[in-house]
Amino acid sequence: MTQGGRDGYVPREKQLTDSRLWRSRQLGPADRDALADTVEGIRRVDAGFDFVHQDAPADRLHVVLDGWAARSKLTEDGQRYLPSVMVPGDLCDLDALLFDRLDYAVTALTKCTVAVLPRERLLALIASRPGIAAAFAWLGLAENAVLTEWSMSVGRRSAHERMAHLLCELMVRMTAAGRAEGHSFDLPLTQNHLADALGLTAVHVNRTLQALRASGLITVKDRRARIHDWPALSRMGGFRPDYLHLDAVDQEVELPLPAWRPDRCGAPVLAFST
Amino acid sequence: MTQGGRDGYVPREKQLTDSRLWRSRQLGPADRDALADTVEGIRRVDAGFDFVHQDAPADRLHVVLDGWAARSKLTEDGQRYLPSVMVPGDLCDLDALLFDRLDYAVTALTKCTVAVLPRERLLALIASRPGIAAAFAWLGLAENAVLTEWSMSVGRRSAHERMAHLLCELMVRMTAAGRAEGHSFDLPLTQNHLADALGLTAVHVNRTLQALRASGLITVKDRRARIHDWPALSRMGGFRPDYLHLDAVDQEVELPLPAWRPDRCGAPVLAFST
DNA sequence: CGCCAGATTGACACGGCTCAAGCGGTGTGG
DNA sequence: CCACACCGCTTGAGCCGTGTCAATCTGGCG
Repeated sequence: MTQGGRDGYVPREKQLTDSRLWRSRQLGPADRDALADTVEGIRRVDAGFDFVHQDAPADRLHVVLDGWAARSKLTEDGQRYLPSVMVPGDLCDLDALLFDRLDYAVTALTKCTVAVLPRERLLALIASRPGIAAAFAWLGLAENAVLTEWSMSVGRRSAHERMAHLLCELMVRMTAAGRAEGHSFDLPLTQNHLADALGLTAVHVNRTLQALRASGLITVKDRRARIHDWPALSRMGGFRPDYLHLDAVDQEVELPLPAWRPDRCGAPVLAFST
Repeated sequence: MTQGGRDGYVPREKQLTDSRLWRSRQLGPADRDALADTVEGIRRVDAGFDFVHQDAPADRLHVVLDGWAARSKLTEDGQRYLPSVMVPGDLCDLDALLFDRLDYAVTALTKCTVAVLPRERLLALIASRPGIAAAFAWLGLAENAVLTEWSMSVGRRSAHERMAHLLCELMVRMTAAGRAEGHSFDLPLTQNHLADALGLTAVHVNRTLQALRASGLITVKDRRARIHDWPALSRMGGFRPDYLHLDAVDQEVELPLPAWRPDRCGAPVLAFST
């Protein structure tokens, strides 16, 4: 998955406008201008190819402008695992800001358009503009929260719950990215991708999706996910959107989710005492 | 687990000296002085009690000076999960720097001594001292990497592999913290804790440990872990220390691990190509 | 002495994995 | 235009790693 594949390096444009970074509350207009100027170029990558390589020297960050990508790691015995999935607008490899090599690759799950930002210029911006520093810090910490929730899913939830949780998360993130229509969104992941993200088998993903459809919660068909019963789905997945920390996002888009507010999100808050 | 428990608030001292934060390469002497002055107080917490509460307003950070702690979350149906374990010297709740409430609690696994750092003072330091800002940024990204590896463990490795991996990680971190003697270290976690950290059952943890002992890899007895065959253990767990990013730590202590360098760490490096 | 938390063991159930076959769409080369 | 290959999806049968439940054992401590 690493070489081959059209990987055109289009001359510089500025199209960060739809990215999560761009929408950060912490940024002022001047910050946004500065960021836009940082874009070194735009790459187009075919589905299935890595545009960031594991263990290779890293000196630039990547923002998915269009398409889906994922971080990807291999276990010693060759199983693939996707510790995080990037939807359009997401920053792929924040760690490249400080680390010289990454311990994951970033794979294009679909044909992708990717903005490339040179590390040095970003570091300079961070040093000189508190707003930009704050935005990156926020993104980093939010990412930690998402990873934590992800790992709890994998560690403690059943296949059905995990799938429900992931679909809820993607629904909310796609909505926040302005890429959802009502209760449905484009889901270009194959069942293999889902399996690698959830720590399951493709076969089992298939059966799980069928079960969720059979209970009338969702349908996934023709690369499109539709959520028919959000309250039930979020309850099943134990999903509460807090950990996504979307409150740092300028939200022109109204979130059309019926159970958006925590107190309506299903799971009763457990008393946490002896 | 939340109230009760001795929770003494000792008057201010300065004992960050052994913390990972303190050892960060990015800090100069003046930075360290400034950090030491930030300590608001020292708390002593009994084993089993939370010293950081989930969903409560957060306005201070905590460093475990002595003892072990862990972040802890509950699923809707009441299962406990420990997304990360803190050994002496570790920072517990970096997110409190920016987020007003945390989506996890921090539980003392043993009797703990904890330094408390007020968020506002830290933010001021970060704004005025690039070294301190860099140290925190590094810690945040390193945490990111650890969470990622943790979640891959839980998602893709068998119980034996997971256990092996965790023991390797703890061995290295304890060594880096100057708290290991040769190939053994204090491991005050109960089998229940291990289960909650690994996404397993206490019963299964027990059998797994026995199996590892039977193959001569380790012994865990009287709260002490001894690693008898590091190469085999790290190979079994697919452990490579890179993701811990300990290179940012001033390492007076020589790491006594035989297989410290990546190329001797067991797992053959997979050719990462098509 | 009695209590309790943690560790241990056994018997059994079950969720998710493995292996294997078949199906439908789609791109490609003859 | 067909043949073929390939990929993703689907389905079935059987197995195995972990979970569940429950009992017992151990050591520390009031």
